[in-house]
Amino acid sequence: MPAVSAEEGHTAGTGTGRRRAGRPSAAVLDKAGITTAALDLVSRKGYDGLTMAALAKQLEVAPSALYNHVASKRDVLLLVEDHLTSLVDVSAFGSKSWEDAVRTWAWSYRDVFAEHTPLIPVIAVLPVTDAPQTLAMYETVSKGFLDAGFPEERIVSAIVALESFIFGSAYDVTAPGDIFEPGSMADANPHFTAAVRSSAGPGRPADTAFGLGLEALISGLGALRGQAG
Amino acid sequence: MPAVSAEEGHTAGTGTGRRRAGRPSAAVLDKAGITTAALDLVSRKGYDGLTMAALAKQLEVAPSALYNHVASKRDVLLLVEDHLTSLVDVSAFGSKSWEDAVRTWAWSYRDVFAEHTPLIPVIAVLPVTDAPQTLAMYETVSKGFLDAGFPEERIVSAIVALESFIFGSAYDVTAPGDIFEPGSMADANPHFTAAVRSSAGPGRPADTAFGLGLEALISGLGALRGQAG
DNA sequence: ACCTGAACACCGTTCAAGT
DNA sequence: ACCTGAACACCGTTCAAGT
Repeated sequence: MPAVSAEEGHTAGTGTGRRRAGRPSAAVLDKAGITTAALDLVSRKGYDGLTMAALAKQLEVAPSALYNHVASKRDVLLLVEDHLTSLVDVSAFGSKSWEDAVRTWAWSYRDVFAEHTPLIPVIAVLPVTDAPQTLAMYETVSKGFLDAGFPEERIVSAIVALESFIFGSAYDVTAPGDIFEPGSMADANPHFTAAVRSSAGPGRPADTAFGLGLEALISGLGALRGQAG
Repeated sequence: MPAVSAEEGHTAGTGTGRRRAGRPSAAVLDKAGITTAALDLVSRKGYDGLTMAALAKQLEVAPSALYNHVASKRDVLLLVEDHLTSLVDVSAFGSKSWEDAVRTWAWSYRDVFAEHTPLIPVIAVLPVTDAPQTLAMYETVSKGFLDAGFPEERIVSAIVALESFIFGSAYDVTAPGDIFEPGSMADANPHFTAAVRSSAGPGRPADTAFGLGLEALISGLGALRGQAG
């Protein structure tokens, strides 16, 4: 795979005129360029702005040209997802304690995907075979669990449980601050209303809930270390 | 709000001919009928089949007629979501131990939304004010936590943490069975591959992971009971 | 093999006209 | 107030034609 950046792709037709029909002497598109352009588009316009037409425009090709490199829009989302996974911090596995490594990884993972929640429905059903960076992350995490004394046959379940919590929590970050404000329904729901009113603390509510759940998972799952399956 | 069922709505024009333009003597649509029709459509065709055009057809109206009752398709999804929440089993709060009540509620909640994962992105950002049944569920759960000695100011965070785990886990149920099969990448990722190969157990993998994470959360969060904030 | 350009079968939503 | 019908501004995707 040649290292063609979106920038190069963007300025491939260095001149002014448009490309005429027919196969160009050198391919103007490749997966790496499509990925970079998609990421750039998302950062500027959000996921609503990520359409095949807009992506093609950014790359200065016709929309149909994209289908020589990806089979569908979902394929584009998978390329983006796999790139983002490479940004997740797994460095603490192997250098810190298991608890600290899971903490660092989980917070980083949540932060990355909180900015990209529209990918979550895609990730959840994504076979890892199609996502090499994602697979690499699982490899590092699995080794960290194994080295910490985690029973091998429970590792996948533990990772899935943590990931489920992480993805669900990523949505919370995007929720409006007053999502739990009962408004006119307060009188009919007194216990919940009191709980909401008393729950104000320092920091973002999404961070408080994530920290609470993550520490519970770390201590609960951590208890499995050194046990047989 | 009159109790017009979708059935009645469906057969409102009992005769054969189509309705002519102009306001009908009695309204043929209302929110309850739209909700029932949407649920019926989803159960027959899935969420891909839930379009404003298909919904209108089911109700025997023009698509634009729907906009007299909902502001957007998102509004339709909120109506569906609030109905589904009323199906979640909260009955164990008040009759069983806190642990058993959370277990019953969480499994039921996950099972309901595993069949409706396209709603999850909508739910996560949904202000409770617009969803009375959802608010009623939170009221019951909050009272259960309070009665079990949970500190009031931690209740919302604990519920959010549990919900995040539940929503993330609902996606897992829909994932293909071989989602973690490393395929040709197995050799480059030996620890993860070994973990996947050894993880086969009885029951669905999604259920194993959900059970593992839920028990960790229950014991971790349960430790907060009787403490000050 | 890998582009362009035209076309297809949809979407959600708006709005004037009608009763 | 609440329906119809026509229109608008999009979507993702396919495919023949071109080099």
